[in-house]
Amino acid sequence: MPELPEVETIRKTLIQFIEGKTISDVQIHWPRIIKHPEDTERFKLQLIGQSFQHISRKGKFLIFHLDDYDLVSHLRMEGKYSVHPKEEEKDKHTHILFTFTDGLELRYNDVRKFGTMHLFERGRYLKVKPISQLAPDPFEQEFNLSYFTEKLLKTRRAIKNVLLDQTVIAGLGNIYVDETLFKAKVHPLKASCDLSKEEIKNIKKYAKETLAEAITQGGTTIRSYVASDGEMGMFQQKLYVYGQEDMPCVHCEDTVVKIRLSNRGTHYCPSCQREGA
DNA sequence: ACTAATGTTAGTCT
DNA sequence: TAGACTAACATTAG
Repeated sequence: MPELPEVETIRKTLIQFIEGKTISDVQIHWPRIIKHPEDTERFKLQLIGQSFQHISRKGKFLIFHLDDYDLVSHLRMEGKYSVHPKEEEKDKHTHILFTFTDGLELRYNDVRKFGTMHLFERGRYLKVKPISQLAPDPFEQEFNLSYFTEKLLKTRRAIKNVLLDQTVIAGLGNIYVDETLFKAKVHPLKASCDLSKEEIKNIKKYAKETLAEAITQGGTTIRSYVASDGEMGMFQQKLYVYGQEDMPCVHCEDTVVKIRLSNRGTHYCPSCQREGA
């Protein structure tokens, strides 16, 4: 379930394999993944002959920069990229294949087919959906305290839901939100508008810190995530609450609990993260 | 063999 | 308009 640190790890591994490579063919076995252009034949024709210049990331989106186009890719739950010789047998969940002139192939694999791809003429992706409404991530300059405070204070939704909202803060998913709130000692159900200045500061600080630490560990592997070179992440060993239900809290003698918040598994320590505190 | 749970986002409904 | 809910899917644990 790639969140920002996993996407960043994929970006770094993948660039080594595909930088400079030229696309000679594109195969599309599940067209619904391609959201733009509407005509998938056009998607294919636009890509043939293009070379990969570099890969960037915005929140959880990967952006492949080609000569004349940018390919915006979101992995959602289970999307994966890997590189293979084109004659190598492909697995049944490989849906999109980009063949290179040198005989290698970039493959997009997605068990649940939730991932998306948008191809736009160079530079346009910043001005249109899905990137246009994306908030800055905690590593970007615009993500400063006054911006964040204003966003958090203007809604009474539960803070956990607000932190999952990619138009407020980009990059956090279920795992890193639970970890961030634990470190900031804030209850996941607390109304966003009721947060103190101190709590907002802490959430901001720990969101960045948690993501940064996870990047150095190559991300978190819970069920299926691996980077594009097949390497697992290591951050799961540093999780304090996610997946730790019924385990002792690392800071006190209480037990980590798991509840359901808007249909998402939500983990916290009832003593360290007191409701209404 | 069935059911629930898994997590991300866009779109729909209230 | 804020905010809650659901569909898009496949797999696996219970």
